[in-house]
Amino acid sequence: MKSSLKQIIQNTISISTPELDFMLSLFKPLNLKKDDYFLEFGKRCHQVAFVKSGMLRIYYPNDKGEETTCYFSLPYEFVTSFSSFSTGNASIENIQAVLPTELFVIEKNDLEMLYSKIPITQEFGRKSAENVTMLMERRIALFLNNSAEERYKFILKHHPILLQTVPLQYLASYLGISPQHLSRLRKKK
Amino acid sequence: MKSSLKQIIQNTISISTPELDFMLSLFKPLNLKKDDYFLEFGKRCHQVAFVKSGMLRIYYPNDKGEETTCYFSLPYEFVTSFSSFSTGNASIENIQAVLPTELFVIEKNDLEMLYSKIPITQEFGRKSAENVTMLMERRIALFLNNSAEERYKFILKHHPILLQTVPLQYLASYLGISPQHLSRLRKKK
DNA sequence: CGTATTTCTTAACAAATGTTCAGTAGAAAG
DNA sequence: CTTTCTACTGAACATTTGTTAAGAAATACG
Repeated sequence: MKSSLKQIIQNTISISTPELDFMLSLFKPLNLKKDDYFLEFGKRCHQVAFVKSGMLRIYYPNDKGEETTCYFSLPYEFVTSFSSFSTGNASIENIQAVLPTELFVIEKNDLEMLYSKIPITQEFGRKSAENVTMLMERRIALFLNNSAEERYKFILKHHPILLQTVPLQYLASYLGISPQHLSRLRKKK
Repeated sequence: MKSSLKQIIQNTISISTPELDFMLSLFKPLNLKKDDYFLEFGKRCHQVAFVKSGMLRIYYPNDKGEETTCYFSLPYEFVTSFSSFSTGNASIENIQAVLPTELFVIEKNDLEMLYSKIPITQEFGRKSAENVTMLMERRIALFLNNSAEERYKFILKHHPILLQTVPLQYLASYLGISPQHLSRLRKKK
């Protein structure tokens, strides 16, 4: 049931079976229906979620009153509001299920307890954060080196699942272009 | 001498004085002249640097044969090639001093030794990575919500030091626009 | 100091993308 | 089933940005 999470932990750090079981026991299942929120703007984020299945969308209102889609969280990724989770401030972003989504959720308290009780798990936290950093580096590179059309084609090639499941307007804001232009690009090929 | 680094560590984690001193002793000073490399494309990155003063530029050749400037590292930030450092693969990026730059450098070996000997330092590694993640989130948001001109004005307002010290062509690639267009924007106001 | 080389600027034009608005299709609500 | 609303499409036009090419300015180098 938590085998996907278990495997990822085992692939990342060396940890004894009882310690691993204890770690896993701190993650509670949470099932979201389509459009349910994992986190709402203005609330404090005190959880980290592991996506077992489905998809989450991280977005926030921007200066112009539109929604900016920052990221889509796919299965086997961790998701939280980094800024809210680490600072304790109110979240400036929403995290919402795009599809029916199964999560395993750990509370901040439990995570900190875990870190102090089993120090090796800090390594897992650190490596996970480093992983996210690498993903973001790639996303930045996509903007630095590619036009809107090239970014669209990249998604088409590498994450076609997004095009199939995500409303076009969300995808446009994820690509940093207008919905009309995305519609135009989509028709073109 | 290492007071800036010392302070940042103390502000981030609770660590005893002897442990802190030990941690600090692992960082070796390294002074780079303008245009010296901290890391060259194709070499393995087995160090993390703390920028005491000066500025580093992280860049790589892109598909089109140009240079893409991924990031400028300012004083009091940590810098490494995340992908190379964590995977052990050859680096796909260059890290070069834009100005005379003073670094404190720690070797991967020493860092891993530190992590295992003083587990609390893992927390420092994790929080530092989370910090970088937040910086990157903001950089992505800048691309999602702002035109080239708005991005330029943002830098003008928040990091004017870059405009004063960095060659225009590097800045253009950092903003994801052509040097000609940056020149045009700069004249405009 | 003069020359070569690189970087920056400028302008004209081309291409990409945004904006506005109208229409259509499909989903949700009654 | 009909109505309403929302999301998507399409086209015309405006604006932004890229490209090309030439010249000016700055820098490196003998």
